[in-house]
Amino acid sequence: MPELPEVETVVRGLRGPLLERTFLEVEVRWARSVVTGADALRRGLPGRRVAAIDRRGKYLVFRFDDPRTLLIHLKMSGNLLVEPDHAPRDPYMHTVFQLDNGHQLRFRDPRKFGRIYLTADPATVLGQLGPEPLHDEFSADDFRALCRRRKGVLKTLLLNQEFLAGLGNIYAGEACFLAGVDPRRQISTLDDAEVERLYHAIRRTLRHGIVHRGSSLDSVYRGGEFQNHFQVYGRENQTCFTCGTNIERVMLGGRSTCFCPRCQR
DNA sequence: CTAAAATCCTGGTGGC
DNA sequence: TGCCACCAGGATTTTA
Repeated sequence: MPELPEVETVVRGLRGPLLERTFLEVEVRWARSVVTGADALRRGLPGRRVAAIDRRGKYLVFRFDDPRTLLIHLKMSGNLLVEPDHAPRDPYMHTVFQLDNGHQLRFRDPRKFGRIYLTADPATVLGQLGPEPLHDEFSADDFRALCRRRKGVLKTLLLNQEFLAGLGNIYAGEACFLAGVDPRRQISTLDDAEVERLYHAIRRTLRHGIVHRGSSLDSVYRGGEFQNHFQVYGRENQTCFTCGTNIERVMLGGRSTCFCPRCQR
């Protein structure tokens, strides 16, 4: 589930049930998911009251009245649910955070790729991330400057979180379509007009995703409906909604990438 | 240095 | 129906 719009949707959904709540004990059933140590999490989290929940790239950021910060990355299959203590649990809820109101924050993650950090220095985890594409201060000029000092294949670069934070395979592909740019292009070959189209396409695609509460794909994430608006993702051999040409699929940086060979040049 | 491949995991799907 | 290879929203590490 987790690209920027899905993570943003999760964050917004958690604020109501979690703000002002205090964490009690933590049950860790898959220790490797806690990068900063399961024991340290079990010792350090109880008593922390949630003061703010934010997003940075694809990370959820929980702030307390305390220097320590809880970071969660959902990776491929993670989701966060707030449910009553007695609500049935399935086998994929690998970490359960007890709250002070008879509810639990449950980290459900069938593929076990998700990662949890409790650290007083979140910059060690978040510090390498590129700019937030939706920030007001992130301008077209900033994006052009970013592009001009990089090289490589466009789509691969868009997936690099140190370049720009938050895009994943779906939204990177959709943004290339909206910009009318071939994802296989070397970034150095894009002229200024193309870079500007891409800037607006990225922001529009992400905002569009958020408005629709993200994409529901397999059984992992439910709630959003942006999957009904995909122009190219997962549409190999179907016709382009714009021109009727067959959508093609290629592998770029090991990720499958769909595009319209006529609309994207 | 850079790019590709392997790795971490499990579940679902499509082909035979 | 049953088995198996392959693929999947991510990102880091290893290899070439």
